[in-house]
Amino acid sequence: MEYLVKESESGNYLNEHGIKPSYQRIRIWNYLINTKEHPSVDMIYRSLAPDIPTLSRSTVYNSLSLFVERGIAQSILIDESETRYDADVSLHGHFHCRICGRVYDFALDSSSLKFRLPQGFTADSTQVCCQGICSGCADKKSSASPSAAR
Amino acid sequence: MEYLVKESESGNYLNEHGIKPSYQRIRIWNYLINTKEHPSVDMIYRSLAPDIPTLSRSTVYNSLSLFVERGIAQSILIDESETRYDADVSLHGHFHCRICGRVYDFALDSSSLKFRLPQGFTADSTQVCCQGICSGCADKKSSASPSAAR
DNA sequence: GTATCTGCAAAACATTTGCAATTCT
DNA sequence: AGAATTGCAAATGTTTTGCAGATAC
Repeated sequence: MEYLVKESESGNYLNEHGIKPSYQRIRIWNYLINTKEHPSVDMIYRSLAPDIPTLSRSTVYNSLSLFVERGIAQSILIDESETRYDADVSLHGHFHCRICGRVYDFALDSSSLKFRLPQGFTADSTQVCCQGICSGCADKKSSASPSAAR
Repeated sequence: MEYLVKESESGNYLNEHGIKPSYQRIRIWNYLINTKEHPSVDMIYRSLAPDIPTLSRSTVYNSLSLFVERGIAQSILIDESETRYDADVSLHGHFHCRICGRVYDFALDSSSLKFRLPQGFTADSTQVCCQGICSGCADKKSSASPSAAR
């Protein structure tokens, strides 16, 4: 994988958020920011384990929980079977493709959400999740059986 | 619990959606539509089991999966630990209270969601989930320690 | 009587926890 | 040395699966 962010920068970033930048945490953090796949604990573990043979899943769980706690990542509710994570904590929507399973981001500014919570309710986080079929999978479907009305 | 919907009506409703209305399915369905608590499998099981001693969790899982498959219920992604279900499949938002754990509905018409998916993406379902503190818990907090700035 | 549905037990996963070994300063 | 972090193994909790018995038509 091509790294877009240097490890030293990640170390500083973690430090700034009160997280001691251990080797494992830096690697996990870098994986999270350099991928757009909104990975699960297991995806991260399986990607890094060949390279860090002693890595354990607990460490991945611990690190991600810490990132969420310090507000530099969010856990996203999109997959019923396992929790997935996102280093982008700004307001944006998620689209989960029912065919390929990929999770895509889409723009979502506060003016596009015009609902009102009941009186006295205060929200600290809002997630918008769509389920459907992504453009890539829609293309494959139509080219595989151009005339079939599936 | 006070039943708001008759069992015979539920049986017809299930039938209309291609679900054979067994005794267990009717009871599970009635529980789901007569409660506003967005229950989990376990909440349903524990509520019905005293009354239907032979009921098993598998049956609750099976029935709910069937309801979702036939489009008369939806599983809602709000709780990280267990899946919760809702018999209201119309567009509406969910609010999950971090303190009491209750899930509330709130109105959400299509005009209040003004975002655009990427080109070629089609969504068949959209969920809006907020996390925060409900009015009841906010009241308790402020009355318990009126001057404390927690 | 046959097909479907149910219930139990076991299996399969995801996640958490306790603790000992390791690492960092 | 002392504090924090890591890794393993066991525990926990949710969900799925296989199958035998029960039920419905």
